[in-house]
Amino acid sequence: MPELPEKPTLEGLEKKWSAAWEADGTYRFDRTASRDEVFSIDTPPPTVSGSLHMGSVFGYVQTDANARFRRMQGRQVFYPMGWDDNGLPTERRVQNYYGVRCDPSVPFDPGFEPPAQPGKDALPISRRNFVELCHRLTAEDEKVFEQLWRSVGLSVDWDLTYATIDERSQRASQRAFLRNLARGEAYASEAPTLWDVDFQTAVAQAELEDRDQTAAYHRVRFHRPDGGEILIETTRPELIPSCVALVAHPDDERFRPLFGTTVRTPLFGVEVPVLPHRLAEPDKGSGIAMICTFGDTTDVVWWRELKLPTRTIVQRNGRFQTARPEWLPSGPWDDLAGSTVKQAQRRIVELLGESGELVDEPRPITHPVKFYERGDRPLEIVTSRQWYIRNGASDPELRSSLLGAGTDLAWHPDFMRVRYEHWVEGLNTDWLISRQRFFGVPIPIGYPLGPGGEILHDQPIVPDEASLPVDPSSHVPPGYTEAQRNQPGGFTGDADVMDTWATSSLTPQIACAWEDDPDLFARTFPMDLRPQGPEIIRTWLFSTVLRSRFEHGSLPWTDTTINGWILDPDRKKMSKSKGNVVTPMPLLDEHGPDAVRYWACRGGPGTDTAIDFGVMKVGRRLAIKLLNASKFVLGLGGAGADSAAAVTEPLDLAVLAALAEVAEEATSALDGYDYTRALDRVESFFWRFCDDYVELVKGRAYGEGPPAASARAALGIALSNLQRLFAPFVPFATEEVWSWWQEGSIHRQPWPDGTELRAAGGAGQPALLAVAADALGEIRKAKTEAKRSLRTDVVRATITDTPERLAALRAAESDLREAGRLAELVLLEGEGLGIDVELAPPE
RNA sequence: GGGCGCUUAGCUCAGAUGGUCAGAGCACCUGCCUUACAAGCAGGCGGUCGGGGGUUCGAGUCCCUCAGCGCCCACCA
Repeated sequence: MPELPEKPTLEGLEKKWSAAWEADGTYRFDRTASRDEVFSIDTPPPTVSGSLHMGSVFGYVQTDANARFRRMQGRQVFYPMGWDDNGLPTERRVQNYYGVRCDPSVPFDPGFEPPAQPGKDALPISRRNFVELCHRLTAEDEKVFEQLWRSVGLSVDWDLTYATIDERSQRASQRAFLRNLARGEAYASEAPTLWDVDFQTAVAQAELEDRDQTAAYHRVRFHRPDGGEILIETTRPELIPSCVALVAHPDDERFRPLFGTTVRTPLFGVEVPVLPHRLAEPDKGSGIAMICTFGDTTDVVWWRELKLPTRTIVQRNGRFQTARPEWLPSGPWDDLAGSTVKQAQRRIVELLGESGELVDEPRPITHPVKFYERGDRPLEIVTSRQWYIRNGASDPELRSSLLGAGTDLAWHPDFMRVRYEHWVEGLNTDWLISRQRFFGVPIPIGYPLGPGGEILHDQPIVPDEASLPVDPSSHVPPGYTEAQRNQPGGFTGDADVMDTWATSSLTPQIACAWEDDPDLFARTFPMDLRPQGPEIIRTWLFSTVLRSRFEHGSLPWTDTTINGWILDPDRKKMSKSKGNVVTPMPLLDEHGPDAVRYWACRGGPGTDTAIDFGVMKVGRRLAIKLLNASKFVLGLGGAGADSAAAVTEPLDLAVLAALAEVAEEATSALDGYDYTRALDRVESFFWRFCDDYVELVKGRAYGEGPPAASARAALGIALSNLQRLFAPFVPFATEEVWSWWQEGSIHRQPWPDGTELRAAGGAGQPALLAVAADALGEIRKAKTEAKRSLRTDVVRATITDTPERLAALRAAESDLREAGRLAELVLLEGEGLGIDVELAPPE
C-alpha cells in the first residue's frame, strides 16, 4: 500500500491516471460477454471539423458518468467513439484551411502539396487531391478531439473508434442503401428540390432553417383581357418571367368571377390562367398570388396540384439563364440574362416603374426565408434528379409505425419525445439523401449509356455487396471496361455522394460491425443507449430509428438521453458568431477535469445549463475534500483492516444505515439516468459525514478497544462506499484515494447499491446521527456566538428535548461529550430541542 | 400561428406521487490558526416560491389564465 501523502493535491492526477487507465486497459470492452452482460452506447460522433467548445464536454461527460455507473454495476460497457468527418463541414474547413477548391475537371496530381499559406484565390484541385486533403486534415482534428476526451476522463474504449468516412462506414452505408433500394425504401426522382446556389447541392428538409430577412411587398399590375387589371403583391418581382398562373381562395368573392379567365403578366405579356386553390389566403397580400416555378415551397404544391407548366429561369448557380426562354417572346430579357437573383430584382423593379406597372412604393417587411443551415444565401428551388429514402411523409402506415417506435423508445427526459413526434407528424417530403458534393460516401450506382450517350436512369447497375465500398467514379461494373466510361453505349457512375446523415443514421450498425463481424453485432445490437443533443432529434435520432426499422425491424437502442444546451456565463446561447464560445482546454487547466465534470453533472438531463465557474470551484473543493477526508480516515490506521463485524456502537451503525439509504437512492436515480440526483444526494451526505459524524467519533477513533475499532471500521466502510459512489463523477480524485488502500481500479469495483452497508449497519437508526449532529450544532453555535474557539471547554451543557430524541442522544452521549468538550452534560425532557451552555471562562 | 421547457433568496440551483417544502451552495457579514483539510471550520443575514384566478381542511407542488425568457416546428403571395 502506498504511503499517504503529506499534503494531498489534485495536481498531476489527470496525467497519472489517464496513462494508467490506458496502460491497464481499464475501459477495454470484453467481447466474450453475452448480450445481457453488455451495456452498449451509441456515442455521438462529434463533427471534427467543428470547433472544440464546452458544449462538446457537457453532454459527453454526462454520458460518461452513466457509462461508469453501468460498468461498476458489472456490465461490460461497449463504449466506442466515432468521428464524423464526412460531408460539407469538412469540405468547407479544408477549403479555408488550405485555400483550395475542388474542381472535378482538374486532373489528379500525385505529387500535389497544398500551399503553405492559403492564397488569395482558392486553388482549383482535382477531386482526388481534394479528398486526400480532407482525410489529412480530419486526421489532425481527430487527434485534438481524442486528447480532449482523454483529458476529461471519458471511459471510452479507444480500440473501438471509427470515422464516418472510413472504409467500414462506407461499406455499411452503401450496403444499407442498396438494401433500401432493393426493398423499395430508396428511390430516385426528378422533382423540384430546395437548392443551395453557393454549395450547388440539394438539401433536405431536416437541414433547413428559417432566417428573418428584410424584403418588400411590390404591388404589381396584371392585365385582364377586358382592359381591367388585377393587383398582386409579391416579395419576388424578379420571378414574374417564370409566372405560370394566379391563384386565389375558391370562396373569395372578389376573385370568384375571374376563375377560368386569363390575365397577362406585366412587362412580358405572357397569358396565364387565374385559378382557385384552398391554400391561397384571402388576407395575405392582395388576396391573390402569383405562382412561379419556383419561388417557394407553396409554389411547388400549387404547380403539382394544379398541373401547371414549368418555366424555370433561375439556374443552379443562382443566376438567370442567358438564353431567352421560349415562353417570353417579348419583354426585356437582355437586361436580365445572366444576372443574379438580386440584380434581376433591382432591374425588374426599375422596369416595372418605367412601364407604370408598379403601384405605389415597395412596402418593406421582415419575413422568414428558408436557408440551408450552413448556407449564406436563401435557397432556390430547382428541378433535379435526386435519391430519396421513404420516411413516412407520404405513407401513413410507415408514419404510424415510426410514431410507435418513438413510443417504444425510453426518453430521458421523457418530454423530449414530443419533439420526435412533432417532427414525424410534420414531415412533408421523403428524405433527400443525395448531395452534389465531393467528400462523402458515394451513391454506389452505375448506369448504362444509350447509343446517343444518354443516361439510362431506369436501368441502374447495382454492385455486388461483396465489392463494397465502391466509388463509381473509378469502379468498373462487371461486363464493362474502363474505356467504356462515359462513352455512348458504355456506362457512367452516379456522381453524387450521400448526405452525412445517410451514413450517421447507421452509427449503431457501424459501431457494432453489422455484417462485418456478426459475433460482435449479436453481443451489442440493439444497443442500450443513445445520448445526444436536442437539436438533432429530427435528424440523427429520427433517421437512425428509420434505418434500423427498415433493416432490422427493431429499435436501434432501448433508451435515449437528451442533454440540454450550454449557455455562456450570461445565459446566452453560445455561438461562434456571437464570439462568446468558451473553449474547454483553459478551463480544464485552471479547474481540473474533476471540477469541470462536476459542473457538467450538475446540469440535469435535458436541462439548459450556463457555464458557471463558481460551480466548478465547488467541484474542485469537493475533490480536494475527498482527498483530505480519505487521508484522515486512512491515517487512523486499521480502517482497511478492521472488519465489518467490529461495528457495534449505535452511532457507527447509524452512519452506515444512513449511507445505505443514500446509496439506494443514488442507485435508483442512476438506473433512470438521473445522474444529477445521485450526485446531489451523495454529495450532501458526504459533507454531513465529514462535518458531523467524523467530528463526533474522531476522539473515540483515536483510542483503543472495541469502541475505537467500531469507529474505525465504520469510517472505513463508509469511506469505501463514498469513494465508489463518487467515482462516476470525479474519476481522477476517486481513483487516487482508492489507490491509497485498495488494489485495482475503483472504476472496476462493484457499485455500492447499499447491500454491503445494510449488512454492516442494518440495525442502525439513521435518526440517531441527526439528533447527535443537531446537539453538536447547538454547542458549536453557543461557542461561535460567544466568539470563542470551538476548542473552548464547556463547564456544563443542559439539553432539553423530547424523550425519544433524548434516548437517541444517550446512545451517542460520550461521543458528544468528547466532540463538544463537555465537562458535564445534563439531559432534560421537554417539548423540543433547547440548550443551555455554560462555557469555561476565557484564560 | 402551433408546441415543448423554464420562471423558488443578489447569483447558480434542489424541492418523486399536495400536509416540518421554504432548502443547498456561491456571494456577503461575524467569528475560529480546532494536529484531515485556512483552496479550511463554525455561525449569521437573506425569499409573500413570475402575475392573477380556481380545486382542497391544506398548493412552489394540481387545474385555468396572463407575462417574460429559451428552444423546436410552420406553405415565407
